[in-house]
Amino acid sequence: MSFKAVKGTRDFYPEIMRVRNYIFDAWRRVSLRNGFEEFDSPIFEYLELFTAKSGQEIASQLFNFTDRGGRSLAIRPEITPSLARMVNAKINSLARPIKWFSMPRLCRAENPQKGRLREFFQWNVDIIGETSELADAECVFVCIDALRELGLSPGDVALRYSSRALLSAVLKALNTAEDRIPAVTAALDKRNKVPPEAFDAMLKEAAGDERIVAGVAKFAAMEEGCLEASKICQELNIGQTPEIAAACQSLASFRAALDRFGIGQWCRYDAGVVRGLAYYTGIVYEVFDAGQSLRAVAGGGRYDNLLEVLGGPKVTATGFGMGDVVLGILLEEKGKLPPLQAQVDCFVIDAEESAFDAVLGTVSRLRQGGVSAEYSYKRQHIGKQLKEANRRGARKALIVKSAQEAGLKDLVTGDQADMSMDEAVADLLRAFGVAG
RNA sequence: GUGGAUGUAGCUCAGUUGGCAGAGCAUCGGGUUGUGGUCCCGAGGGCCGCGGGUUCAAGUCCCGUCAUCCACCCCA
Repeated sequence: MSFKAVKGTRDFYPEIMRVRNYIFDAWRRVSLRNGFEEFDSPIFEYLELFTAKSGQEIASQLFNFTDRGGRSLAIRPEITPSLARMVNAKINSLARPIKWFSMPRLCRAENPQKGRLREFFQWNVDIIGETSELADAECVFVCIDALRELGLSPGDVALRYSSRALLSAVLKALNTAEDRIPAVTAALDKRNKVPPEAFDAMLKEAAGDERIVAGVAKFAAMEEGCLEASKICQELNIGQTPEIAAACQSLASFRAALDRFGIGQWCRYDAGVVRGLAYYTGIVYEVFDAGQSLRAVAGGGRYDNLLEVLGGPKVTATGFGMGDVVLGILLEEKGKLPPLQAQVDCFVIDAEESAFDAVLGTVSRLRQGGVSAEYSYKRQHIGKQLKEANRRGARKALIVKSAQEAGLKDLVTGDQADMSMDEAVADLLRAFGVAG
C-alpha cells in the first residue's frame, strides 16, 4: 500500500520549503516595516462564521465537518471572518487604527488548476477602524512594497483598481432594478476576460433595459481622468446624486495618495475590476501579471460592513490578500527567485583519523557560538571530506590537524591558511557567530 | 459538476509493423594513493497507474477504471 498527497495539496520538500520561506520572510519583513502586527486564528471555525458572511452556498466550496459534539465546523477558506471575529471580541480595548497581518494556511474544496490549489497560504494585510482613503492607499503600498521586495517591477505586474461605491451609485442613478445588479456586476467583471462582443452580449442579457446597457457600457469605457461626477452624469445622461459625487471624491483622494506614496506607475484605474460579489463596499483592486496569463496575484479592497454583519459594531475596514501559489509561479517564470541552496558556515574535517578526537569538540564550540557547523560521519580521506563539504554548501572548511593545529580553507576562493585551533575558531566565530 | 490531454526508474523522457524494459540527470559505492567543484569506473533502483480483453507473445492494440495536469463553472 502506498500513499499519495491528497488532490490539490503540496509536499514541501526542503528545496521547495526554501522558496516558501523566502516568500514568507519577505511578507513578514514588509509587514513589520509598514507598521503591521502579526496575528493568527484557529484553522477551523464554526461553519456559520463563513455562511453568515458569504451565504449558504459557500458551504459546498469549503471543507466542513461535524465534530463529536454535533457542531458544524469548517476549515477556514479565508481568514478575514476570523479577523473580524477576533477584533469584534475586543473592539472596545483595541487602539485604532488596528493594523494587523497574517499568513494563514487556507483550504477550499475546489478543483485544482494552474495557480489554484485546495490548500494554500495567503498573506493578509488589513487596517480596521480607519475610514480615510489613506488606509486603502497604504494597504496598496504594502502590497507593492512586497512585490518590489521580491524583485518585481511595474513591467512585471500591475495593480488595477476601481470603486464598488461608484459602480453602485451609477447603477442606482440609472434606475437599475435591485435584482439585476448582481448580474450586471458579474458582466462587468468579465470585461477584461472575454472578447468585446461577448461582453456586450453578457451586459445586454444582464441589464435587459437598453438605456442601462448603454449607460454601463459608457461608464465602463471611461478613463480615470474623466471620473468627475459632473462628467459622468453628463456622459450617461443621468441626474447628479450625492452618492456619485462622494464616490468620485473618494476615488480622487485614493489616487492622490497613491501618487504621493510614489507608486502611481504601478497602479491604474479599470472599471472592469469588481472583485466578484463579495463584501466590498468601496475601493477594490487586483494585481495581475503584465501578460495577464495567470490568475490574480493579489486582491483586496474596503469592506465597511463585515464587522457589523458578524455581530459587531459598525467599524470600517480595508485590506488585501496575496496567495503563495500564483506568486510562486510568477516569480519562477520571471526568474526572480534567487539561488536558494542549503548552506553551512563551516565543515570541520580531520586531517587524519587520529585528529578526529578534536573534531566533535570544535563542532560543539562553533555551534554554541552561533556558527552552523557540520562534519562527516565517516572517517575518510581529506579529499572525500572536502567533497562532502562542497556538496553540503559549506563556505569554510576547518581542517583539524591536531588538538592545537588547524588549517582554515575558504571554499569559495580556495585560499587556505595554517593557524592554531584557537585562532581558527575565533576567526569563524567572528565571521559567522551571533556576536560577530 | 463539465470537457480535453497525459500516465514507463526519484526527475526529464526514449522505446520501431506487438518479440528479453532503456538513456541522461539524481542517489549510493569505488578510483584519480592524504586538499573540494572536473573526470573515470561501478551499483542499486521498474507490477510500464490499475483491472479486464485480443494474441503463441502486450509498455505497444481494444474496453473500463483511477490519478495527474490544463480549461470551463466558481473564485472569498
